[in-house]
Amino acid sequence: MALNQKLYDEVTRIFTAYLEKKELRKTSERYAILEEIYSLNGHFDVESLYINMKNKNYRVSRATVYNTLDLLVECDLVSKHQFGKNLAQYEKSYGYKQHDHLICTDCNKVVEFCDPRIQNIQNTAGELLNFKVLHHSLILYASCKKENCENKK
Amino acid sequence: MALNQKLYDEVTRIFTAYLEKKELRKTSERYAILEEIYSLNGHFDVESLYINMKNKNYRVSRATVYNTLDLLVECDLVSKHQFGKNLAQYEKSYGYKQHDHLICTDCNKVVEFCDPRIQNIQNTAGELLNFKVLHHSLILYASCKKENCENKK
DNA sequence: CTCGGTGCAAAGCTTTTGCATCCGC
DNA sequence: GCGGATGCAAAAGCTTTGCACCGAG
Repeated sequence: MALNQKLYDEVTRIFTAYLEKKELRKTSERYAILEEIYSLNGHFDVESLYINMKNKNYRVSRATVYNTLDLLVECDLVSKHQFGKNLAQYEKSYGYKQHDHLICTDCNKVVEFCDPRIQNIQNTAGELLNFKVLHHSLILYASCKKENCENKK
Repeated sequence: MALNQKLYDEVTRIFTAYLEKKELRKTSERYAILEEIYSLNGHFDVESLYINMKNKNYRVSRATVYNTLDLLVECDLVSKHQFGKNLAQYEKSYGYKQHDHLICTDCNKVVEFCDPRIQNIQNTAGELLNFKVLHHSLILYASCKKENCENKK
């Protein structure tokens, strides 16, 4: 597994600091899940992460996976997405540049893109409504014009 | 019930045209659900719409509500949202100006706001990635600075 | 030693599906 | 009358919960 050790050390440090601040226990399961997530690329759902770990003979339960994911989302090491379905998708977020998602309505493929202007919208709305915007979710639903997707919807 | 008759005539016309184009049947249930939705204000979920209609002695099933909502979303009379939970929220969309949502992380209150600049982002991303963007979902997660919300999370 | 965290399985909730019946066309 | 649409209930799928046991502090 091509695991960037420096990145893993950094996220581990952040997670540890978070657990200590919240006075939560540093269990081996929590670190195992964090490590597994940072060894994955792209989006994943709870079930595939769970199966993935089971296959590697980790002794974890779905309940712990859900619990730990909540913690990781809370400390910004993982982000959670609801791409229109009832299946939450997650992705590691530390060290990644801010990005949003475009979903192909033909084949459900997810494409990432960046646009700094979303920041302006976020700031304007926050000021106007007197809220402190913490994060956002922007999803564009689009159809590929060409046959560059499988159109297998 | 303060139902705007002119608006209802208009959406009925659109729905009928859609059903005819798709060669789907014009059942009384479909029109009853459309009427009920356009008599509601704000967001609603499937269960509350179903209960609402049951209380008015309509004979409808959840399955039909789900089926009809899909059709209404398809013809742009209703929009569907996934506000981070596993409960789809819907709202009537005809005659409404485009808007997005800000969700208070303290009390889960949903606030609507408009920002035309989102259009630019949509256009840019579409051109860049060579997709035809059909619609989007922008959600800002924010905490109210003051006590202007119940903080009851 | 304490009690928070875990594994496991059962329960909960939203959504989908199967099937007999109904009704638009 | 045919075949799509519906109602009902059962099933499916994701997530949460209850409980006994484990292990971090």
